[in-house]
Amino acid sequence: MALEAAKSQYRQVADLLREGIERQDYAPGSTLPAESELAAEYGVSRVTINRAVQLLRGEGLVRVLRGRGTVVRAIPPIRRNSSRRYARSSREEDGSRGAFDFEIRRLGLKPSTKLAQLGQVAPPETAREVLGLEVGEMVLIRKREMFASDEPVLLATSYFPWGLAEQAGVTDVDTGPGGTYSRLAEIGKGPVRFTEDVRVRTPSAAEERFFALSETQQVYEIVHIAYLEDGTAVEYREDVLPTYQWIMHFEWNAENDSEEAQQ
Amino acid sequence: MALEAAKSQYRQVADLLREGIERQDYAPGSTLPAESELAAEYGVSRVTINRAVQLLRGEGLVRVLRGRGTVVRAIPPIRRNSSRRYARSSREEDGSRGAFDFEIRRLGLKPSTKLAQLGQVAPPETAREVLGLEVGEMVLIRKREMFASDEPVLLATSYFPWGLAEQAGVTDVDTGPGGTYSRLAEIGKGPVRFTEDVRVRTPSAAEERFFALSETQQVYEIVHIAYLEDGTAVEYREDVLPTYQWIMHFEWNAENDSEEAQQ
DNA sequence: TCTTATTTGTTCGTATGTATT
DNA sequence: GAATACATACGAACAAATAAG
Repeated sequence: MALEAAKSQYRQVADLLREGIERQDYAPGSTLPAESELAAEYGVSRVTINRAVQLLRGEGLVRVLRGRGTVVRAIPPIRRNSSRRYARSSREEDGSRGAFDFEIRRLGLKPSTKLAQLGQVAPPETAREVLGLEVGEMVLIRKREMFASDEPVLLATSYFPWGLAEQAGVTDVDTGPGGTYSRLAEIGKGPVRFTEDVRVRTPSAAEERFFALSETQQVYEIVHIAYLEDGTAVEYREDVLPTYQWIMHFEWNAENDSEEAQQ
Repeated sequence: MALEAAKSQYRQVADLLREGIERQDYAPGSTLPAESELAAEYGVSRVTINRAVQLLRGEGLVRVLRGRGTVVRAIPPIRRNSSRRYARSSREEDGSRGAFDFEIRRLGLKPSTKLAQLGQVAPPETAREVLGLEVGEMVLIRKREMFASDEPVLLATSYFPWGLAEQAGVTDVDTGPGGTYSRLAEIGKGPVRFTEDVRVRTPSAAEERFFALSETQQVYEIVHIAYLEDGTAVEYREDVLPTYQWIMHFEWNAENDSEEAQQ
């Protein structure tokens, strides 16, 4: 298998493997040949193969399991419609338990959620300010790990003012049909306006483990804030999602000239 | 300089360099010590140093110039307010030539734009479908390279139906105050609704060169579509932006239940 | 549980190539 | 052309995680 010049060898190997995956020579879920075998096949050193595989990892095409091998990823990109996922119809459809459930089911995948933390805590500084709370006031924290057909796809950490959460009855494990926003709406505190800040960064150590990412992969960090009519924030949330797994979709109207710029 | 176990050496070196940059020991715009020097300092091989620097590259903290050295980046993250940047007030403020101008000036940086392509072409398939054109119908393509204080920050490729572009008088190099959307508005074709699809991918070879990226860095690809009241699309645009340089901001209202889901 | 084979992760020394000054 | 600095590649070795027995 002769490699040409012009491009570095590890890049050429990455290109070949990528094509193989796209052509389904290496089917989703299957294991690539061992690095030593690939090295022999392409006539390069194993270090070069390893570097090529790192590239594919960074692109999210494979997941590497030390001691076992390199596996081709199976889950297709998930489309997140930010502008619509909080609409009541999306959240309550089919008895879904909120926006995420709806989103994953729509793709024919099995959504599941693990509640990693639920309780009363002091909020982080940024959340406290956004929620308009005094120093010392407590919040409800809800931290969830979310899966699509058992693949980890989303980490969500929500903060609600404690008093509001109690009043709405969302301090419980199960928030009922339509999720928290439906409970808030029932007490006249349904959010009507949302903002999201999207940035991309390298994962923390904990996120690397949870998503089985390499340090060359990146994650979206989305700060989601829900507002009432009067401008009060009722939820501060941080979502973390691997970039290779998600497409973000937004929609909005052009009539925003009159409102003050929230910078 | 003793490195501990537990974490790999190249990661520890990356951590130390990252701290040095954050602490401004290595100031923005300055050059890091040569890899051979760092290798001597930390008591590791140059290959290990090189690998650490690759990580920093991937995070966008440094830009590497072969033969010259490794330079600390200077431009801070730019915040793109998608929901407001197309408002007339944002585009026409201070005689700006559109949303990008406004955005960069606001940060105290110098915006500049180079028109890379302007003319009549056959549209790519996706653009043709979105714009509702027959096969064979032509479009105006406008490809722009955009800079903040001479750093490349954005590649934008727009497609407009040719007839519309002529009518609005935007086939020219200069589209006048407020940019294209202001000209469209003048003929009663001002867009009132926008969608953006945001995804993250590895850069193409051309994008790598333009932005001086390594292959471990990633870019946002944003597909922006502008609609009229009646649902007709008047612009199909693809923006490409390095992820480390931008934060995306979106805002929207919750009243979208009644509209049909555009999937 | 221990052992062994397999597979990926990391590191080194060394060498050569390429771009810049 | 010479010196400098980063990019790539190899062979070898050992570490760490997993699987099979």
